Amino acid sequence: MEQADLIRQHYLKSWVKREIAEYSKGRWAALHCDKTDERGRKLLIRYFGRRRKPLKLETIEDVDLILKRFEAWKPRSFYATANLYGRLEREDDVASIDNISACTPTWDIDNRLEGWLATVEAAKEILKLLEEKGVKESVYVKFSGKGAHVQIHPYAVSPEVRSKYNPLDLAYATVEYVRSKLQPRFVEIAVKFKAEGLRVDNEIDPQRLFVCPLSVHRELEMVAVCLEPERLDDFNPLEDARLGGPLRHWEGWRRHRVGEADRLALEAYRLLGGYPGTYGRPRRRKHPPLESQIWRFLRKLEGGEG
DNA sequence: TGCACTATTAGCTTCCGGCG
DNA sequence: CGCCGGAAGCTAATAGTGCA
Repeated sequence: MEQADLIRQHYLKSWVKREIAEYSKGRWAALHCDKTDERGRKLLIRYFGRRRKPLKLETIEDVDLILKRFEAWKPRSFYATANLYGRLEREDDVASIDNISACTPTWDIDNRLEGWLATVEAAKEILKLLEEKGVKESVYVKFSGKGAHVQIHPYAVSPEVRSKYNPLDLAYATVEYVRSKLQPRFVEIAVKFKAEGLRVDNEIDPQRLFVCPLSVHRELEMVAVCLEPERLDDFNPLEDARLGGPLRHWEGWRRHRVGEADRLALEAYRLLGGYPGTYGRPRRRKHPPLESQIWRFLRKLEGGEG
């Protein structure tokens, strides 16, 4: 069957649309299309219409609407932000980190598809450390279509903690903390499996997108499926996640225990601090450079005395 | 001391590659 | 598409200099 047809068939399934919509709920969504711009890059739609409303997908009907609206551009992949937002109506709502109500700590394991065993090994290391830190029921692994994402449910950090600290900062620190602790292990794994492409990145930033469960991969003929942490060994990408083939997808990505990640998030935040960028934060107060401040001060002194 | 010119610099803007 | 981050280029403010 033609590839475009396979994609269209895939998104006809209502359970596929349901997973995409439920995952995207509260997040800023995006649609990657096969149509390319004049520079040969695939179109990524993040806003809707002239008013540039952030793309939002909350129901199966929303997914249908978007697919229809952008039909001509050949929709291919669905993404959603790591962040959940308080309000998501206008462009402003995604411009400030103050509007972030929760965030999904995500370890992005980059690797070639053929290196899946190494990807699994890296994911297991992360899961093991998370479990040692008390985070077990709110974690899942998502096969991205190539590598994998280990994600903690955004509500595993309690509302109390989320209201006290910015959720993006907490998520950033959480990912960085675990990642840096395990970095030597990742290198060992890369060597052991001869997976030179293996990398575990902290990509948490104010607008970071990750692929939605059951989305088609942006290049490969693969589907992003969620995996139960205990069953990583049972999964074989080429058998279980091929576009058009039978899909093994774990719907347990929703499960979580509120507050389970509080301790880890706070420990990480205390140790490392939050997201280092300035985007979305109030701009630093403008002041003259130190040098000229001193000169001004000296001149004032001289003027006053002489 | 006042003025015109030059040098310096922080902070913009613009471009690019990489990415989801 | 829109973003990040880095590099390069630009700009406006102002420190510094020479001269009358």
